Amino acid sequence: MAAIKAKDSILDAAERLFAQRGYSGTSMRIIAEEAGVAQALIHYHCKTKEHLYEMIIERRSNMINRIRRQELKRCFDEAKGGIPTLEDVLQSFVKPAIESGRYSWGRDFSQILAKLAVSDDDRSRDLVRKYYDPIAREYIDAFKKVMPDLSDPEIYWGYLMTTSTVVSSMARTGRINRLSQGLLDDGDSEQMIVRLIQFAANGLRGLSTSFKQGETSIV
Amino acid sequence: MAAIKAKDSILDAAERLFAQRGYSGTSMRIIAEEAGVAQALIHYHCKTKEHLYEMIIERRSNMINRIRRQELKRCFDEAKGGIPTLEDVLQSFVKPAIESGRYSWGRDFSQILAKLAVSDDDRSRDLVRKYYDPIAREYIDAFKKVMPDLSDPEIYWGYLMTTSTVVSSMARTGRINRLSQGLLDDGDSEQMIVRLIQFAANGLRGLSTSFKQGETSIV
DNA sequence: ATTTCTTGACTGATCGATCAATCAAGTTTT
DNA sequence: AAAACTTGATTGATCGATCAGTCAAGAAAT
Repeated sequence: MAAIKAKDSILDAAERLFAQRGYSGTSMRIIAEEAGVAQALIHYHCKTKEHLYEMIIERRSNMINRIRRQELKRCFDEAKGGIPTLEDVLQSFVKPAIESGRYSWGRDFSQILAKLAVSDDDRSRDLVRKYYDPIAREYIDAFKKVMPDLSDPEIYWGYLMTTSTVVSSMARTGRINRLSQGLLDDGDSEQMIVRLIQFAANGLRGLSTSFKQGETSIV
Repeated sequence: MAAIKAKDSILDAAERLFAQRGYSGTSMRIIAEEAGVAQALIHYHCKTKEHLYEMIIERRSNMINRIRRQELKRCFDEAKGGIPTLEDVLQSFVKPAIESGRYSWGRDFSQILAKLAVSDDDRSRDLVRKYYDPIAREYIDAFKKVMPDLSDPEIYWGYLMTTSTVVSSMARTGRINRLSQGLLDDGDSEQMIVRLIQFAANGLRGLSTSFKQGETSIV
């Protein structure tokens, strides 16, 4: 069996530590210690701390978004009439992300991604733009096709509220376990996928101005 | 006019900096510099960095959750039949949070809160439990009253997905501005409130097992 | 076949800068 | 005078980054 390359063990240790302690809270020193290599080796392979961080985002976002693209294409190809259901499109978006949480790297990366998604410093914004704006545009297009009744503003707001819900849920803080006193478990990926699709699908359809809605008071 | 107390200018500067750079990324030195006081004064008033952080969470969460409680009570008191609409309950939850974004402290605090909500280190978990679990339980009770058809799991998942959406949207990263190429603006609080209530209300109602739903494939 | 050269991987030691926290001493307020 | 407030100076620890140098392995030259 092949020995784990030093570079991989650096990325793995960094992913785990960035997830637990955040970017600034993680030192190059402790990454090296956890990876079992000299600190200087990290700079040799990954240049700077900032670039190491980007390498971690790049590695996992590519993995997950590749599957999303493949599943999105598949549900359009297999749809009779060429237009899949909203639920099918949402499943191609939600399932690859949530199911990564079956692995420890998936739960670690979800922590990193969740913080990234709500941060608006330059580093975070640049990374989101580079690794997540392209897939966002593809899903916005898909949303327009499966929900032709929705206006552009409704589509954009709908997509962003959907990703917010999915990404926050991925983070798995254990809060639902605590609030439900053990009745529910945010480690249950199957249930999470079903709930997210159901919530988002009905939330999205409800954005339509022609949708029969409850009386929302003027705000 | 009363001079701004040193303690307040410390809290204000810390809030701004923690929002921009995160907890670990913010030094006591720069907080002191921004507040225009000596570094030792922060330790005099706020003891440790960790306690300073908690003081900031405490100050704003109390402000916002006090209004939420008041508005929640009001919409139950004013409802004919004693049961308000789901939209009214959601408005009491969403509006105080989003409208704080009209002030710069509100946008700063939202950044802090959004990161707090998705973090699962000890510090973050303790703060969420202390300052946000109580209000969560109150809204879960209210949800049960206005949606008697929903089971407990549906209520818990529904509440958590709703807060996820609201808190992430509060963060205002400007992503919707970028993706929509300037068509939309996440600084538009009125629009954000309306969209959030609409999305969450229909998402929540859609969680009911008796709700007529689209065909969700087995996952 | 042996020596010489080149390269990628890796290390220990160390740089100046910055970190949170503490202290004694001084000023202002009550 | 007593209490509350504020300061500059300083602590030891830790930060990201850089350095010269080691080591094994493969290519090129003899």
